[in-house]
Amino acid sequence: MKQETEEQQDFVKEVTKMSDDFDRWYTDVVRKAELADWSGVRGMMVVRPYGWAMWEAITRAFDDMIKESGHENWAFPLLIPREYLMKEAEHIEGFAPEVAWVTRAGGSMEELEEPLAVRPTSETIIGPLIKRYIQSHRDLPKLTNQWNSVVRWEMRSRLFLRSREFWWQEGHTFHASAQEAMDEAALTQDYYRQIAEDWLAVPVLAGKKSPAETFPGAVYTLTVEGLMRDGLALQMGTSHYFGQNFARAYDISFSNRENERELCYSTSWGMSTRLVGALVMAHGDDSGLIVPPRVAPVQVIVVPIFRDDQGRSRVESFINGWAPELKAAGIRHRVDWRDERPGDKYAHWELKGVPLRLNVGGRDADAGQVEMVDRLTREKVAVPVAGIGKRLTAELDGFQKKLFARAVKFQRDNTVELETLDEVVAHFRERSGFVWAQWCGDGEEEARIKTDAGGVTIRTIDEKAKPSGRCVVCGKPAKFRVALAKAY
RNA sequence: CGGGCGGUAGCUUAGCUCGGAAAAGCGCCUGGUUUGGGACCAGGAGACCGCGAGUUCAAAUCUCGCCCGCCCGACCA
Repeated sequence: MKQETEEQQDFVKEVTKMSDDFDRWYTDVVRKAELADWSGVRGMMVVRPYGWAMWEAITRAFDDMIKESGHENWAFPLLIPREYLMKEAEHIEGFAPEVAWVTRAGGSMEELEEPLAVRPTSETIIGPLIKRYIQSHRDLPKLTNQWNSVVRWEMRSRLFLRSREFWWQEGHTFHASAQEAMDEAALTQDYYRQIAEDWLAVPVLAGKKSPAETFPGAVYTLTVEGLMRDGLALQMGTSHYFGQNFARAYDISFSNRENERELCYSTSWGMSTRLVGALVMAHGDDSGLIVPPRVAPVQVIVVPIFRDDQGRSRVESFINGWAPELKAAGIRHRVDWRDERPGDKYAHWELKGVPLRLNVGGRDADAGQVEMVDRLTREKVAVPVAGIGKRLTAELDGFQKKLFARAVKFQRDNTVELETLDEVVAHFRERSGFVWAQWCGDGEEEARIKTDAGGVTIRTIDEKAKPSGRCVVCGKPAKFRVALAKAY
């Protein structure tokens, strides 16, 4: 590992080494790989095309999933009247500290009679609006989603991970029965698992949040939790089951088959641009990004190598001979004709994490092949151009699998099972990662873990496990098996 | 939001203590030689020194206020 690190530093010089300072490494990579920047307005970021393209790949995948199961995209207002926001007591109590308010408007900046909240999430505006469209059980379920940005007045910011504005989707659904709403929460949780594992190649723990970590106003919250290369956990998507809490607050009701008035059961669920940060932190190395092929803006970069105009046109016509095959195979590729030396281009695209690079020079043209270099291993292999579209499709698929397998191994290597609080505290003094432990379910014991182990929280409850052991803190019979970690 | 540190060219920084013509490396532009892992030569452009006030004959430098960023903490369910 150490040796590998030292070899790699010969390749990309722009970024702080991960082992030296993970946080600085992260910021360097995000900025040097042109994913995002700060804007000059505190906590507000500029997402640049290379970063946004990854988010777009995620949004396309997720949008397809939810459309497939009958969800529809809506657009609801950015600004929420105070009166609406205040209705669900727990919800507003939870969000109050991070709400930004519009209190003045117009050329003379006149004070508004009723302040408007900039949405931190849209339950409180969708509730009172959606009820218009729900009268009968025949109008249910109402499966809505919106793609937008929200504002939360965070005190401490990090690019992608915690900014005052971020982009996300928020799904809000309304159902005629509790079971159906609970199924919806479970379904979307599994969508998030798929996005994390199948698209971003980040294995996750899927489970339920503890009461203390549950979304304000929810009956329960489901989560998927990934592990970053610094050993900290990151929430990569959440689904909330509200029961009738919001329906009660906003009087969202319908006539059932017996012509009785009944309150809806509702859910909400979201994932955000934070996932771009997750991808950086889950896969990157000392040379920069490693982007999973399925979300990579550029999957294959072609670097032509030549000496003079003659050599250039020879290589160019060689590339033109097979590049259409890549296009036909649906491979996102680019030929780097910039007037730079090949070495610069290698470093440039490695920093940007492009999965596969094809070095193509006169020798390759003669041999009817290209030199393929893998971003993960830097292995070079000769690939014949005959059937190159099919071959690269398979290589990209293999790359995606290798990346996932590597992340699975990392997660496994950084997960342990412990039995006592002393062990947990000692463990987190030395290292990080996930710790499975048993818990009695008491909030006091949970708080004890957090203080004693320095910010360690219950990331998720394993709902399938039936614990037979004792609580890691108090020694009473355990009710839950939980995953502990420090988290972003 | 508290405590500490910082902001000088696109990037990284020197200069600030002790006020007196704004510097360097990288990057960028032009021309040439080069090109299979980060080339070299020559020339050139680029900075209201974060913003605003104050002190002074004179402010990147001293003082005050504000903005932005980094680290630590609180908070973030």
